[in-house]
Amino acid sequence: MTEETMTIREMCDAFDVTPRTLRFYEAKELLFPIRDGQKRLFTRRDRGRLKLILRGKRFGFSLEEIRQLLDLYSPGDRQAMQLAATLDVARERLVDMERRRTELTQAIDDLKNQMDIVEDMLSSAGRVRDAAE
Amino acid sequence: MTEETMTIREMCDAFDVTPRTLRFYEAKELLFPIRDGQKRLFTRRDRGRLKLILRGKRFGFSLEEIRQLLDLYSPGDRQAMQLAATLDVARERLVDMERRRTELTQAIDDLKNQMDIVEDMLSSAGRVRDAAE
DNA sequence: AGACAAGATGACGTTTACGTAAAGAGAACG
DNA sequence: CGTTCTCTTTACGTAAACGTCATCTTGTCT
Repeated sequence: MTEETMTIREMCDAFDVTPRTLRFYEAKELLFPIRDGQKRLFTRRDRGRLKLILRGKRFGFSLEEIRQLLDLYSPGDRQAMQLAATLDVARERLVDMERRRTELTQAIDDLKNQMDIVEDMLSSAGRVRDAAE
Repeated sequence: MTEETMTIREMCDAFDVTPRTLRFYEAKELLFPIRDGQKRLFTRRDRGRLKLILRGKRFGFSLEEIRQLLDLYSPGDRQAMQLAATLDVARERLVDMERRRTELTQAIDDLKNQMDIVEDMLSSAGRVRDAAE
C-alpha cells in the first residue's frame, strides 16, 4: 500500500501552507493525522482532503462548508442515513457551484466588455495627444 | 435624467443588506452617496457599484480587490496613467477569474462523480437491506 | 553530556467585514 | 409640544482563519 506518510514540514512544503494552518485544520476536524509519539504524520487521505480544502477555499467556501463536503469524499464508515444527509448537502453545494459558474461567466464577459471600452478611451486619448504634438 | 436617488432603507430593501453595510462600504470608499442634510442619498451610480460589489463578494473577492475593479467601471475623471494601471489590475483579475472558472468546472465534475459513487453505495446497501427482509 | 533542530502546546494578537448598542439630530404626526 | 420614526455618528464587540510569540519535548549530532 502507499502508506507513505509525511511530516508536517513536508506537507507545508508540498502544499505551501504553514504548520499553524495544518494544526488549525486538525483542530477543526478537517484533517486527522496519525501520531508517532507526539509528532503528526499525514497520510494519503490527509493529502487528498487538504487538496480539496485548498480548492474549496479558492472558491470562497468557509471551512465549515468544506468540512461537510469532505464527508462526502470520505464516506468510510458512515451509516446510510448520514450518507443520505451528506448527499443532500452535496446537492445544495452543487447547485450553488453551478449558479456561481454561470454568474462568473457573466462577470467575465462584463469585465471584458468594460476593458474594451476603457482601452478605446485610452487609444482615442492617445490620438488626441499625438495630434497635439 | 434618471436622477432618481434612494434612501438608505430603500437601498437595504432593494439589495438585502443592512444600513451598517452601506455605511461601511462608504467608509471604505466603495460607494459615494450624496447628502441631503445629514441623510445619505444613493444615486444610480451607487446602485450599479453595489451590484458589482455584491457580485464580487460572491466570488470571494475582498472588498479591497473589488474597490480596485470598481475604478474600471467608473473611469470618470481618471488620467490616462491611472486608467492604464487600472487596466493592468483588471487583466490580472480576468486571468484569475478565468482560472477560477476552469477550476470550478473541474470541481463540479469531481463532485458529480463522487455523488454518483455515494448514490451507488446507497442503492446497493438498499438492495442488501431489502434482501434481508 | 551538551547543543541544536523540528515539532508540540498554549495563549494572545491581527485582519476582514460587518453586528450591535448608545446617544443625538430632524422631520412628522396627533 | 411631546412622541415617534428614521437616520446619523461613535464606539466597542464578534466570528473566521490564521499569525506570532513563549515555553517544552524529543530525536540527533558531535
